[in-house]
Amino acid sequence: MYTKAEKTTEFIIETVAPIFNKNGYAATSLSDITKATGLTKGAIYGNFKNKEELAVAAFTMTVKSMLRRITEHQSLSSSPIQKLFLISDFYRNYYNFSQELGGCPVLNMGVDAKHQNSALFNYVQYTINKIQNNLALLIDQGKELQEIKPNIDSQLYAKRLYTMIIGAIFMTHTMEDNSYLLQTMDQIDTMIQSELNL
Amino acid sequence: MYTKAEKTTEFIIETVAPIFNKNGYAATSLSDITKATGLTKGAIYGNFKNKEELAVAAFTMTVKSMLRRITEHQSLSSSPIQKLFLISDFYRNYYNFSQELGGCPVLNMGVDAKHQNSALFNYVQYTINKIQNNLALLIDQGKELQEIKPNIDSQLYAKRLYTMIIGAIFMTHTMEDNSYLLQTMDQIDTMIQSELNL
DNA sequence: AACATAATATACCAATTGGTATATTATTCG
DNA sequence: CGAATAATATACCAATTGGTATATTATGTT
Repeated sequence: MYTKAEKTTEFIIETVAPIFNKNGYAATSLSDITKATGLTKGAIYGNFKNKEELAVAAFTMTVKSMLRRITEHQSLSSSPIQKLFLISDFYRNYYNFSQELGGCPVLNMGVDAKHQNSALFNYVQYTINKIQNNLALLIDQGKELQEIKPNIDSQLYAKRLYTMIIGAIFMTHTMEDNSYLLQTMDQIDTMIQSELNL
Repeated sequence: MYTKAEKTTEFIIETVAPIFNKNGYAATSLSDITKATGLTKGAIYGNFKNKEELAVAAFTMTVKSMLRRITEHQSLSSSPIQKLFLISDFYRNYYNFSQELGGCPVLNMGVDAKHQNSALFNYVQYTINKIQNNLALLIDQGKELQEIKPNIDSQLYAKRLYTMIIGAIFMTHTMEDNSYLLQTMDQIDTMIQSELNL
């Protein structure tokens, strides 16, 4: 079982995460936090050292829950190239999913933390590398299983794919138009089919 | 000639624009503004109604100077398809250029203003539409001059191109790695060559 | 049930926030 | 040059900021 405090800590993080994600670090005040949680500053500062530590915890949680969902979705197939298609499939539903999180954490914190908070910004970079390495790994595994053309540069191709994905995420959220994500995923599927597929 | 006040107004906008662009609306305080300009609040509020009006003026200026540079660069050729190549060429140097502006205004304000300031956010959407329409127009003109395949959906293709461009801008700024922009522009050139070019 | 401790609330802090009314200084033009 | 006005500085405002010390309440253990 969890102690009272552990549950409170979790509750604070989950309540506050979409607020930080939406508004950014600086624009989220402690009164926003106390108002949303219904707790007082005493409770917040009893569970977190300061605002920054809470923001990092909230962002970490959001990213983890996002990565978990991608990983889950990939596990629907064991074939590397099919996993790539499942990733594009995942992002087809990303507008709805990320709205629940308060937006895409990678995009929002990448822009917001750049000149505000180096701890958060470093974690964004780390997360992007993780996502890209996962993509590159799938391509390499596809090559080994002779599903994917052997001459493909997996790191370069992974960068290319994630660049398109994050561009589509920005456009869909900013233009409030899901078609950017859908069309980009169509484009990515075509690329996988014609450029990667053996 | 310009009056003293007009020059001061311009001076404030130009000094403050990269600060708003870097930090976002909420994280830029009036003391940041007075410190950077060396002026007092009296001078600032003599030239602008409030912080929001100044932020909008600053963002507008930054966007206009960016759009002017793209337009200038396009004028190096009169051929629509060559203008498309010149656009990708422009974005090859965009990391340096946008760093002078304090980052890409479309990207930064698109993320920052979304939940903070609807005036700014609407202007971001308007700007993106403008850029996209320009791209679509070039494609249409290319079709008329029989430089570009007639069956291309110009609006869809313009969306596709700008999605990739803004994705590359985000990645280059966030990963602090210019290769994202360079590789995406290579990819775009290849697309123009193989998918658009007649 | 009583006690020790953990968790939360209260009340406060100095500093800063955006903004304004008024005083002072520059500028422009007759 | 001098007066009218435009532009900037000063001094202030209430509200809010992140944070803390202490008081109070809840929880778990014997």
